[in-house]
Formats: sequence, structure tokens, C-alpha cells
Amino acid sequence: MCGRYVLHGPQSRLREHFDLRECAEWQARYNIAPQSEVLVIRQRPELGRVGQRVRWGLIPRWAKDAAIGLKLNNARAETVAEKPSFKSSFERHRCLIPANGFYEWQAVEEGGKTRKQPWYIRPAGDGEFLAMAGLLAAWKSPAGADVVTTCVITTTPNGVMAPIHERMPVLLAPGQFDAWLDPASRDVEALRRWLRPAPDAEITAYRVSSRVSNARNEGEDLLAPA
DNA sequence: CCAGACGTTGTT
DNA sequence: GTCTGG
DNA sequence: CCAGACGTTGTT
DNA sequence: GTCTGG
Repeated sequence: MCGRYVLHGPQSRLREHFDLRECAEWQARYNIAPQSEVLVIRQRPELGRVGQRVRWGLIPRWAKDAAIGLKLNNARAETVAEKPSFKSSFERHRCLIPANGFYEWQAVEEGGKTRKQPWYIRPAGDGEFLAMAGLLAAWKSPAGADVVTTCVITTTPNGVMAPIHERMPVLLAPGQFDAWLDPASRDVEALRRWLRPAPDAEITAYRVSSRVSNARNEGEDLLAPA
């Protein structure tokens, strides 16, 4: 889960909501897919929270081949603290991935065939942003280029998501941002306990057009209820 | 000890 | 780099 | 995540 | 079935 999402800003509200000191340029996007550039929020010593563009698809430091990043879009909350691919990132390189919402596909049986119905999930009420829990890794390519990548941590579904899909991204509340982002937070057990499904009251979901299923499609109208 | 893998999702 | 399997 | 491609040889 | 591209 969480293989497609939305970040349209506006950037001024993004900076405000996440209390960013600096933020990279970001063009509104309504169909962000793995392997593309995404905006992450990290905590820099002496500077504070900054927004930075990185590639979605985690390439661990030790990887000899960047191809592993094609598979690591998500990390399971249940095992992220132990898996070799994620362990050191979980201990020292946590980030937030800001989103206005994300998509999930629901398998629907129709006349003996399975159709994939896309849903859009956004904050309930007048909330503007969700904060997905993510990891970062810095990798040096054989050519010597520094490549920073990210992935989204997933967990079991809450009551809103359960009818739609078996997984959902871990969503953190503003009160958790500081401790999650602080590289000095080394209490892995305490951090791991935060990786739980969001309360039902925090999100709402509605059906959208299957046009979102093709990652080439873009635009605000992908959010229209269908 | 060394060698080899290192992951998630969804579907069957 | 670190863990698992042999 | 889903959609769409998935190949070689020899010639230009 | 599996990999790549978006």
C-alpha cells in the first residue's frame, strides 16, 4: 500500500503546517508514483525542519545495484526495526512525507471479474495535510553520484481503510513530529510503538475515477468524487 | 566460519 | 552494513 | 501503486 | 510471470 499520493500544497501552508525553515521548490502533483521525485521533511542539526526532494524507492547504503530501490517503496512497520534494508534508516534517518491525501485500490468483484476501484483518502474535516512516516537512505552510485531515497512505512488498516485495503501508511500527528524527526531519538522501541494505524476519525475516503490508475494522468480533477 | 541475501504488494 | 543459512 | 512491455540480428 | 516506466 501507499503507492500513489497527492501533494498540491500550497507551499505557504505546507511550510506553516510543518514549521519548515527551508523548503525545496514543489509543483503541485496529483498522481505521485514510486521512482519519482517526492518532497520529504527531515530535521537538520542547527537548522531545524527542512523540505527536500528525494527519489521514492529506498536504496540502502550498502546496495551495489540501484535496482533494489525499484522494490522498496514501502517498509512494514512490523519489521522495519529489524530488516537489514531498513534498520539503520529507522534508527537514524527518519522523515515525514507530507501529503494532501493518498490513493488506494480496492479489489471489486463484478461478474466474475476483479476490477480495481481507486479511492482517495484525505484528512477528515478541514485538515489539509497528512504526515506519512518515512525513511531516508543516502547511496553513492558507482559513478560517484550521491542519491538520496525514501520509502513509506505501512501498517494494518484502521476502520476507514479496512473495507478498502489490507495496508495503510503510518500517519503521524503533529505532536509526534519532533521526536520522530530528531536523529538523536534512539529509543527504537518507543518509536516502533508509534507505528500504528491512525484513529478512524482522522481520515475520510471516497471513490475517484480510474483515470488515476494510469500514472501518466495528472491534474486536480483526479480528486473529483466518482 | 564464509556465502549470499537483503523487500512489499497482491494474487494464486 | 548486517543477518541468515549452510 | 498500476500499466505495459517483455527481443535479436544486421543494417542504416 | 516478471520487470520497467510513470
